[in-house]
Amino acid sequence: MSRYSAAEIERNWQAAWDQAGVFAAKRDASKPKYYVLEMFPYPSGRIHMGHVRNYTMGDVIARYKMSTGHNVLHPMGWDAFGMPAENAAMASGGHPKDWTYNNIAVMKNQMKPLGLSIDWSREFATCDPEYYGQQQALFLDFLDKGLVYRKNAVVNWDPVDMTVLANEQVENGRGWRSGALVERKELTQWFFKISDHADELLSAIDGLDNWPAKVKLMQSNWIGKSRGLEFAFEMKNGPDGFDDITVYTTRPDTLMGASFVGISADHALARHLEATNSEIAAFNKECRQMSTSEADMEKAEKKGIDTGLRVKHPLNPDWELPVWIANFILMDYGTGAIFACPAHDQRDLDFARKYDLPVIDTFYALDNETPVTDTAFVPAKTEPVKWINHFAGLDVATGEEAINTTVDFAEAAGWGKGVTKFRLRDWGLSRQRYWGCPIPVVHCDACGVVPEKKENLPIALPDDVTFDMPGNPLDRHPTWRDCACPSCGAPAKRETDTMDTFVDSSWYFARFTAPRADTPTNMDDVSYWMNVDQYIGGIEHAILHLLYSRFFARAMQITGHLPKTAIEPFNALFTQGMVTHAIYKRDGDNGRPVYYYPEQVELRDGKAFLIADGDEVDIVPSAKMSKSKNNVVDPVAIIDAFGADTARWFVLSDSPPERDVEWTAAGAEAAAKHLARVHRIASDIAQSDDCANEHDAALLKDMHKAIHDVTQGIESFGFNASVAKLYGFTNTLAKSKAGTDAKRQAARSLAQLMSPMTPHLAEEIWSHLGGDGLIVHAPWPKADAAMMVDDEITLPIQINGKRRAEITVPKDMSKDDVEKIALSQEAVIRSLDGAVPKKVIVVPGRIINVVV
RNA sequence: GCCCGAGUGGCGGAAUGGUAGACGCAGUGGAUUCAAAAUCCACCGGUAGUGAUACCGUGCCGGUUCGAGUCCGGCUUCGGGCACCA
Repeated sequence: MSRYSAAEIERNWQAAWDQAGVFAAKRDASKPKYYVLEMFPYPSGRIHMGHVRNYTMGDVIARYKMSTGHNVLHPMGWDAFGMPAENAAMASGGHPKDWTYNNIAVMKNQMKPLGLSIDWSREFATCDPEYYGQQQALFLDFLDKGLVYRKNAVVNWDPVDMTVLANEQVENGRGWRSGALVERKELTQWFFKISDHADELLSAIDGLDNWPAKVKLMQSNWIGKSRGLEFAFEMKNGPDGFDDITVYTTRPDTLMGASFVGISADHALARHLEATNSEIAAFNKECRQMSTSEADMEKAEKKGIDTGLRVKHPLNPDWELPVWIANFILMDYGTGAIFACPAHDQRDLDFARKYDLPVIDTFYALDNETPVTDTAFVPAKTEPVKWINHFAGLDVATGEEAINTTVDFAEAAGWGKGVTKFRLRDWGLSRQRYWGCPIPVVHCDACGVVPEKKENLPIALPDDVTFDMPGNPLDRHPTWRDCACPSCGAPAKRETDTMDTFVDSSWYFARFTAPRADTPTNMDDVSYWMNVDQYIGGIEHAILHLLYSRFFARAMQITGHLPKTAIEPFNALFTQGMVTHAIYKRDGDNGRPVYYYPEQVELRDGKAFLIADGDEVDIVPSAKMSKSKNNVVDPVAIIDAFGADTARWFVLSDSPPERDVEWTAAGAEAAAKHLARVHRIASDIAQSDDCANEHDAALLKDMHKAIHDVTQGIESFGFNASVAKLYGFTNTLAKSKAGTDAKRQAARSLAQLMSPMTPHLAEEIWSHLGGDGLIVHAPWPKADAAMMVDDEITLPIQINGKRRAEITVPKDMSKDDVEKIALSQEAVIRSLDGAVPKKVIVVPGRIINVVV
């Protein structure tokens, strides 16, 4: 073995793996299967360190599972539809298709040198007609089973560009390109009936044992099952046809604190009133000019308008409440109408104070009967409170108890009914854009909306489109829309909306099991490979992507594309953190910051200086890597300088995988130095010839401990812990005076333990130390528990919880003996200073605490 | 605004309720060298002290416990999501 040359070693071993076809996955009934999947990338143009980290983690799992006798599937593809391709076409000409496929080619070239154990023969992009044609087939089957329907929904409309805007394209209520005030526009759109499955999607979360608790909690809250009361307020002076207003509330127990009834600007009553009342019309118009995003709506100033209408309180016909239209009430949730209880809801209170509406306390804290002034009293529903004048006779009760009592009371009295509702809304999939999967339906004057015939799939996107005009190019294409009605054969028009890109990513994991099948899935393959045993991706996908995929698995099962066993497609989920890097900046002349690249900057004593002029620049530590901030570290440069193993080793070390990791140049150099050291140590061992001796046993004991600890680290996604153990074991091996045979054995184990992380270096060492075949085929080493036992242990001694001494005793010494020895320690006697121990706590194998 | 996380030395971080700071980086001192690079060895939270040692210390305030970075309550800062970014 010569000097460590990463480039040479990596080239050679990648060729060896290719030649042996190590990573091509085939069904094999003789082995347990294991499906590892990292969330596939959007082809933005270049890979970044976040990708390297994500795929390296998946690769560690994949390679580890291979060596523990599993038949591993580890595929890769491209989430290739979406807005950036169209934006690029608008900004700099060109075609979204060319832009996308070029990016894929570049990124694949950047990924290949990483030496990932990917079965590239299964690669596809979601913009391949072969893929989205099968997606269209799925859509037709969903339509057939009633899982898709059409209804009206609002979109952000840019009245100047005459185009639909995504939420991220709305800045402060204005279109990002035109700057025009955004309007809401109602369009007929396609929806998946995910709400039909809300209850089941919620209850099934319990069974997701290997998902992070936080993700399960987020999904539960998102689905938002609530039990509440639906009832009507009788109108006193309502217009014709509006005899009452039906409201839904999750806090019916606060009905005696009702201050006013609020309705959405899109409520039927509000729409009726605007025809004859110009003030209301103006207010409703203003409400409809807000962006559709919930965050924007919630952050907007709370406003309302009194309709002049009055309703009767259901428990007291003499009690009148005003009806207001308010901009914070959503038409999509409940009935689009609420009653407000300002004393126990901060938003209602702010609104009541602004418009001088009554604030009526309905309960007090047990120890404080101060009426609410400007902070609403909102205790946890599980906290007992004292009720004031409760109509069902409650005195002290929790919110939960009061809600149930009230629902029962209202049902018995006949003026309301208990209703279970979900926050989860149906999934709108229509997009008025070109670069997506066309929705395969036809609009016929005679037959209405008609599904396309499956034999006509794929309905492919036309290539001859331009992006020099706003709006959807499919809409203005001269011929693409024209077709024959699949039902009557008369001339008809295609649907020009395409699908939400979340549809593409909601079933790609199933397609990987048979990527070239002429149906969406192949039952034999999908039954063998599903579920995904380990799914890895960013926490930003905790809700939408993962919930939609769970819904799709159910819908695909209903339509016969997935077996029942795959209804929860991801057995285990891991969410990894981002890769961050310091930002170097200065305030520019115009007040805007100027950003510098890491290579423009020299670091000294924790300060940064611009190389060009030697003056200091500001450092912003740990910022998310972003092109506009010039703090993106290109993995290609790192691989060129140090090799793939170094990049892989670095992204796995230091930070726990679920947390963000800070990329530092010094850290990368340190990783490279360590790998060179391992290579040097292995070379020395390969050339040594020392006899077996009394140091062998200690080395082998450490080897077994290392095997145990590193294995546990990998199994528990504690890759940083595994790396730390490998550093420790490397140091032990370097210093050991054991004989050559023991050292060779230890070094081969070291290579194996490193092989999931730095596979090229591991193969190199393995081949030089007499390893059998490729290390990628070698069975994972087993730790021998008998070899790891320590005879003695060191116990700290605390006095009143403060560490004062320690003792080393035989592992299995009795508690009494341990106590005796501890109390006789000189340091203990000195610390006690004559005081008599009240109690001595001996936790075997852990600690001794003397209480005085 | 609402939902979900995270906060520990100069830095990244470790720690089944049981010795806070493993391991790594940076730094300091030394060995080797004509010299340097590379490598190897030692030290490395703060304050006081020659030292043994003592006190302080895991974002802030409070609580539970023999014992809290870890559990509970309240805050604060930062990050993720909020349904058309992916």
